[in-house]
Amino acid sequence: MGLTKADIFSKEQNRLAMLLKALAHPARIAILQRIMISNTCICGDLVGELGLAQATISQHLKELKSIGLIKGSIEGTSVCYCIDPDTWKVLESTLQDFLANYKGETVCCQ
Amino acid sequence: MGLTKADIFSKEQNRLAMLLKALAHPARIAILQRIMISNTCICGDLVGELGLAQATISQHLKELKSIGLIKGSIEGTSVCYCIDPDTWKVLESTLQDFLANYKGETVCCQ
DNA sequence: ATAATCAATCGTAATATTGCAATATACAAT
DNA sequence: ATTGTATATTGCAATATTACGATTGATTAT
Repeated sequence: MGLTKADIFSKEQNRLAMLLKALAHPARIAILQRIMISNTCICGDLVGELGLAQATISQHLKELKSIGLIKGSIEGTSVCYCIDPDTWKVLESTLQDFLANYKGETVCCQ
Repeated sequence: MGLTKADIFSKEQNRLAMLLKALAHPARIAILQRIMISNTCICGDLVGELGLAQATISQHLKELKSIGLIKGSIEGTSVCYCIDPDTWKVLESTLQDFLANYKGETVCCQ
């Protein structure tokens, strides 16, 4: 079908999956790294730096924005994007909780 | 196109994106949680617990297996899956490196 | 050997994603 | 008003994902 059966999973499982999906693309990884490192970001810079068309980058930015990972404000002619601290904290803690379930190597599957 | 331009990104960016993509589905989150908590896992159990068809779960397991997040060994009649410690460590450290780029709130986008 | 059980694979339908050209919108400078 | 400049949106083609019924191995029990 191609449509996830979201209703049979918990809210937390769906939320984490959606956040990870937003991260699960090299272009969006690169965009986020760029934003984090420069502590400020203008879309035009990315078009020059990544080898993607302006429309494509705008689309990736929109995706990151719609899940709440970044937020943007108009800065003169261009738009300034930066990490949304609140969602970022949720991401960090949800991921930490998820990873913490792993208790190290098991005896099975040796 | 629907095809990622993997060649214009770094190996690390592509690797992280692929790992996250493998995680970015509630069914696979649920499967991994189940494996981690029970410290052992048989596919049949999952078919009963999650509300998905056997073929679907088998497919998700294959995906997790192909990226190396889990590994399976035949255990009598059924197959026992567990976390692959090596890939899991890579995931944890890669994620940590990625998240560590965030230096906290910025002055822009107030 | 036959039947039963479990998991993998195949085939297919429905939907989602990725990427970009073309176009639209918004604002600044002339 | 017109021209740039910067970002967003639209529309589309190519490809990927999700889900499952049906079938196929592979192993165990009878």
